[in-house]
Amino acid sequence: MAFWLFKTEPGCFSFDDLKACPNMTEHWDGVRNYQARNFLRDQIRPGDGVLFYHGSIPEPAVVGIAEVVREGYPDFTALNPDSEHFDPKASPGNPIWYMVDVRYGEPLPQPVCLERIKANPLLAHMPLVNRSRLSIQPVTADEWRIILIMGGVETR
DNA sequence: GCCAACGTTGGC
DNA sequence: GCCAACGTTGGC
Repeated sequence: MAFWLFKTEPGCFSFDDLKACPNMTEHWDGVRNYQARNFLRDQIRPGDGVLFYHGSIPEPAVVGIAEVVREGYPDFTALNPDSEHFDPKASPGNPIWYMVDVRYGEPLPQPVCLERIKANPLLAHMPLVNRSRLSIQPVTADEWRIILIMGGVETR
């Protein structure tokens, strides 16, 4: 089991949006970055833990946790000319882009804002700190535990 | 709006 | 394959 951080803009797809559709599938489309794609296609597995991060807002923060429920499969929006995520280079035989499905877990009692993450030396190696552009990021087991503690989650 | 840190493109 | 120029993302 591995851990990840998924970034979203809450105005586009928020943690509450995920909660509102607990059985929703095919909702995490539109990732168009090769490094993130490789994680989605090759490494992210059902059961993996996800830190749900809201960015591009006044106070960016990890707001909750979710769980991967379906491994990477082709992001069909890349094949749809009407989609804003359409990629003319993608084809059924070579989908290029991938997506996974995640299920709502629980909100952090206290969201962990980026400011606090940057202030914690134990989290200095998270890509979030200085590679903020990467939309799907690996998280170590230690980082996962620390952020849950900072967020007020009772850990066993 | 600025800028850091990439990612992509295209000439060679 | 290299690299300059340009584009994008996202925090501030």
